[in-house]
Order: sequence, then structure tokens, then C-alpha cells
Amino acid sequence: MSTQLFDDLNEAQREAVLETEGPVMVIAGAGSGKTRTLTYRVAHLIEKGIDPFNILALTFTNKAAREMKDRIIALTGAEAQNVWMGTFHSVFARILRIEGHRIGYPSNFTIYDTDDTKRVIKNLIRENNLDDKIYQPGFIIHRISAAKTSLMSDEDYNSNAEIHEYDSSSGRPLTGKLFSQYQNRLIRSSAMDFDDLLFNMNVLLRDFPDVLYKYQKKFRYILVDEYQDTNYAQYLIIKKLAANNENICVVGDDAQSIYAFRGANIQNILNFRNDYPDHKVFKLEQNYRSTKTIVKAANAVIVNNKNQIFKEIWTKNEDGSRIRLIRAATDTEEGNLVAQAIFENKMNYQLSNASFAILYRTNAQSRTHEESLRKLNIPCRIWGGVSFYQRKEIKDLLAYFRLSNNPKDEDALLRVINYPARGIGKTTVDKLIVTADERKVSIFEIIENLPSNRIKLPENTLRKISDFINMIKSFSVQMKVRNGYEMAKHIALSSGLFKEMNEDKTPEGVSRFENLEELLNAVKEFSESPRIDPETGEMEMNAIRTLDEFMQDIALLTDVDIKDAKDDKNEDKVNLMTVHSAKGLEFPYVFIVGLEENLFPSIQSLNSRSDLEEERRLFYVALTRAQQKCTLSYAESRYRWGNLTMCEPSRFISEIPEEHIDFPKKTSLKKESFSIEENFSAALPGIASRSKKIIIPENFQKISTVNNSGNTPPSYVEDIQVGMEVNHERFGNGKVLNMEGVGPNKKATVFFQGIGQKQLLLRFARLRII
DNA sequence: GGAGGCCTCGGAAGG
DNA sequence: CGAGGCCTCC
Repeated sequence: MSTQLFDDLNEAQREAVLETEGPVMVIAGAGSGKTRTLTYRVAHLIEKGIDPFNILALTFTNKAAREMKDRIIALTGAEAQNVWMGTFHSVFARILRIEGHRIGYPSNFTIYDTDDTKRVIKNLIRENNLDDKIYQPGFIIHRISAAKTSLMSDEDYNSNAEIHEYDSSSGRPLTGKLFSQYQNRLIRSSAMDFDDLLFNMNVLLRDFPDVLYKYQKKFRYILVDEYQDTNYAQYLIIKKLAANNENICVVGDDAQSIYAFRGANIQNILNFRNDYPDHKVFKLEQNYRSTKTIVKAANAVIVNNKNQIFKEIWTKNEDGSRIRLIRAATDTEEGNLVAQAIFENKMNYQLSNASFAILYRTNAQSRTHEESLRKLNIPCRIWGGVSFYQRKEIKDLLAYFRLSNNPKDEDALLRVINYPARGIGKTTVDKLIVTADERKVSIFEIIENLPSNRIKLPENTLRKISDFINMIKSFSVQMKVRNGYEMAKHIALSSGLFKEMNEDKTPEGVSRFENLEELLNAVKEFSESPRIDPETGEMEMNAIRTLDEFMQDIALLTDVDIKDAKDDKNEDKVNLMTVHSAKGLEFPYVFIVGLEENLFPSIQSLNSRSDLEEERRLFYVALTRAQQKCTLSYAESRYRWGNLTMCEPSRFISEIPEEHIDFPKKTSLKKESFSIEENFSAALPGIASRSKKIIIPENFQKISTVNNSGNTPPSYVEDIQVGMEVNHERFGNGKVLNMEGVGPNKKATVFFQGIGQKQLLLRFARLRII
């Protein structure tokens, strides 16, 4: 196997694999075989006789970890299962479950995700009677997260004069107080948020020399993927763990750093040479993925960034076809043209659907493309978006699991104490919160001993609370011993959640119910898998897998990690995803859509140069996903939140040298625009009065009415009928030809024909007339 | 205490 | 547009 192992590598890759001792930095350009190098490096270590238990490999996504592990197992055999490989968060959560008792955390602590955090912060803002316009939850969360990431505790935060000055001058002097309250609430809930996992890991390594020593000894070889995306807290953990052996290998590409917004510090990779003076650097510059055209175009774009490590990406691959640019009149047309291009390529070259990817800047763009593809009967899969685990029904059931696993978990308790409704209302809950705050214990501890706590509540309410708590207590006891799937089903039934969901027969309700079943399926699959002892690596075939075991890392999972019963991932479908989630992937044919100023680059990035550089790196990542062909597209007008806006093509398009890109020949639209508000009024009296002014371009084939009237069913629709005459100054007289889906909460579509071949589409979506 | 109407306001990205 | 929150009414 060894010979084969090295035959598969080029010289730079081989050197990076063989240099196992001492600090090593691998600068890996896009498509240069980075994963292969990392995989083979670990395989080589195992072949050399290093115990897999002594190898720590950190990645950024669960998917990357899983794929790498599978490949290593394929190379070296099953013992590679024992390599400590996972995301920073999952590996440190695992360690914190073992060592956390030293800093006051039980091993069953709950991990709060961003939604949970947001709920807690919102509650605190309300309890403090603060104005959430000034104390915006998002802002407070960002301040707290940034502090934790730079290893600043709430005490540090509150005793720092400069910070206090900053918060005061921005009108939020109580930010530090909220930080402390938030932290107290987490601690009394036995919970950590994502930042705490990294923060507390640092505390452990800082304050407990024996822990530091234990893990330094254990992790003799450390590998870090995507090093350019590490933040300070992560950087410091790695540095401490590696301090003794210094067998550390970091792999990254500064040109693909796209997570500065969440604290990733590109300086970590730039400073590696200072941290480890004896380091060796290997640059992987040969691209195996893309055509010459794509590589050159990407190089020409990224060269516009000031901040970067010099490297020259090149390829032996063929020239390939030029990059194509699609210009569309509207977002809908963009979707149709892209779908059509996919259809044609598919037919002409006999390609599978999975050869195609549509990459966009924001998830909101996915819908148009999904619809366009469906019209041509091309199946597609949308990656990411609203995560499975963020759906309300899933969070609710998980909250029951969480609460049973850790009754101190206040966020879980508040979520389900009255859902499904059991007569424990807001007034009661507020009373409980106040009492818990006064006595500095968790709400569960208060309601566990309601009589002795002498809280004045009606007899009826007391009984309801006591029923609830007995139910949770019984769950708690059972969940440690019963089979996980049985237990999950039991909770879903006796909590009343299943019944609640099952009664809703609307399509949304049915889908929610199916989601719950899917979660149960995930538990089932887990319950049926063999248990692997984390210490010895041995498989225990007959061990009962319980629900509290399942709950360990649930907050760290994303929807990509759950096996979707309704959608086999091997099915042949076109891939739709954001550029961020496309990182690390490659496709023969890539479409980068929505290339408009204010969208890609995003409007928020345009104020500072560093943000714009990150957007450019993002575009670079998008381009370098393509193996064979790359097509760019933009629309000249786009609906955003119901408003039609005019768009300019992205500046990034013009950064591609003309020799590599085909511009569309004909101008499809003139740049002028006009308002048709008055004409609307004339044509359809009463409607335009409630419509926002809309601007449509000349020669425009489709327009929609726009309104902001909320979710009220249209009551007027009878006023517009098929056959009705409409007058339009520009398009002439027409007739309403068709109306679809008229009715409460539905969209009414009205077609009418104007002069010549033009057709106007009016969409009266939930329009209200006074 | 709860359901549902009505209005406001946001607007990216992952563990 | 649509999620979330407030407010009213039952």
C-alpha cells in the first residue's frame, strides 16, 4: 500500500506527508489536493505505527471530518476509527464532558445553539425592561461572542474601562450586565453555548496543569484543517496542546478565508512562522481540479486583494471553454435561463444532474432556481437553508429530550412548560422566573419544591405544574436506561406533542409531523448502531443506546449531518447551495448566480475594504469549485422583500480578463425606467392606492403588484374578474385572461394582454383594500 | 390563558 | 415577502 500511497502524490504533497515531526504549515491552493494530502498524512502516521488515539485532527465541518475519516479507513483499515477527528466544537465538547466537573459542569451539560442563545438574551432584555430597539439582541450576542472568543469573561468585560466606555457611548451601558446575567443563566442551566466550548477548554488548559499534561501527552500529532478560519480561542487551544511535542501540521489557504465575520483571524496563518521558528512550509500550487481558463480567471480576480500570501496556482489541465455570462431581465428570467442552460448541457453532453451546481450568495435566492428547474423537470437538492434542527417542531421535541436529560436547562423548560398548552400561562411562568432569579437557582429547582417555596398560585395551577414536573422526572429516570428510540417515542406521545401535530391536517402541519417522524428515525438509527467505547475504541455490540447518549452532541449537528429519509443523498440531483457551503466541494459545471452589486458583493460589505476583500475571496472560492465549465449570471432587476429593485452587474465580473469570458452580445434592456403607479390606478381603481410605487424597466415583460399589507386574506378579489377590461397608457387596452388560486391566503394571478405580443403578469398577493 | 388578527421590520454565513 | 411580536377579544 505504501508504494501506491506515494504514487498518488506529487512532490510537494509527498514532502508534506513525510515531514511528520515538528511544526509544518501547508499552504494549499484551491483544488491542489489538500484533503488528499491531509488524509495520506494521517494514514502515513498510522502506517508508521503511531496509535490512532494519539492523533488529533480538527476540521470545520462534520462533513469534512466524516469524509476524511472514511478515506483514511479505506487506506489503513478500521483502526483509523480511533483517530480523534472532528470539528473543534465536537472534540472539545467531548473533552469537556470528561473534564468539565473541574470547572463546575456536569458531564450531561447542554449545548445551546444560536437560537437558544437568542431566546435567553431576548428574555433578559425584556426582564430588565430594556428597549430592544437599543439593546438589539443580535448586537448583544455579537458583543458577548466577540468577548468570549478573545477569552474575556463577563468579569473581565465589566472591569474593562475601555469597553464600558465603548458600550456607554453607543447608548448601551448595560451590555456587560446582560453578559453577566446571561452567563449566570447558562451556568445555572448547566449549559454552554458554542463560544463557551472553546472558552472553557482554554480555562481547563490554563488552570489545570494535569489536564494540559494529559492531553499534550495524548495528542502527540495534531493536524488542523482550514487554519485560515481559526479564531483566537481556537488558535490558543491548538498552541497549548502542541506546546510539548510541536508535532503540529496546519493546512490552509488564506485566499479561501471567508469567515472573518465570525471572528476567524487570518493572522493565525500569517503568524505561524513566528510561533514556530523551526517550522517547514510546503506550498501546494498545482491545481488538479479546473481548466486553465478557470484557474487563470480566478487568479486574475484574487490578485486584486492586498492582503495575501504570495502563491502561483497553475494547472496542467486543458484550456477548457471560456466562462459564460448570462444577463437576465429579472430574477425569474435568470432562473429560467440557468435552468435552460443546464438542460441543454445535460442533453448535449449526456451529463448527470449531480454534475451541476448552482451557487448563490444568500439562501433566499434558492427558491427562484428551484422553481425554474422544476418547470423543466430537473430534480434538485437544496443544501443548507433553514436547518432541520432549527425548525420549531424539532426544537420543541428536542427541548423535551434536553429537559429530561438536564432538568436544569431553563431554555428547554420555558419552551415546553406550556407547549402543548396545559394551562401554565405567562403570569405563572413570570412568577417562577422572578423567584428563580431571587434565589439564584434554576426554575426546575423552584417548581420541584413548590409548596415549600411558598409561591402564591391557584390550587389548579399548582396541580398542573406538579403533573408536568412528574412527567419530566419520569422521563429523566427512564431515559438513562431505556432504548433511545423507545424513549423518544414515549416522550413524543406522552408530552402530547405528537397529538398536537397530528391534529393539524394542513400541508404545513403534515410536513411538521413528518419532520418529527424523521427525528425519531434519526434516533432509531442511532439506537441500532453499536456503541464504541471512547476510551478503548472497542465495539460493544449489545450495549443499549440511550436517548441521553444521543443528546450529547445534538446541538453540534447540522441538517447536512442528518440522513434525510425523504431524500436519498445518492439520488441524481442538481446541487443548490450558498457559496459558503460549497467550500471544499467541486462540480464539473458550476453556475454562480445573482452576480450583482449589493448582492454579491453583499451590501453590508461595501463599506470597508477588508470586507470587500472577503467577498472577493468568496467569489474566488465560487469560481474554483468548477472543474469543466463555469457560468456566471446576473439579473438587471430583482425582487427583494416584495420590492422590485434595479441591479448593476457585480464588479467582480469585470475583474475577469476578457480573453476568458464571453459577454452576452445583445443588450436585452435599456437602462431607463418609469413609474406605472398612476396607470395602475387608472386600470384597477382601488388597488394602486394600497400599492407601493414600483419601477419597471422599459420593454419589461413581467411586472408584479407590490404591497406590504401583511397576511390578511384578500377580500376584494371578486372585484377583478376574467374578461375585465383594463387600460394601460403604455401597453394599451387589455383583458384579464386568467386568474389562478384566488381565495383567502392564496395568490391571485391575473394575465392580460396589451399591445402586440406583450403580456403583463399582475400578482395580487394578499392585497387588501380598505 | 389562548387564539388569531394586524403590523413592523429585517435583509449573510456554521458549529 | 414572511417571521415574530404585540394586542385584542373571547
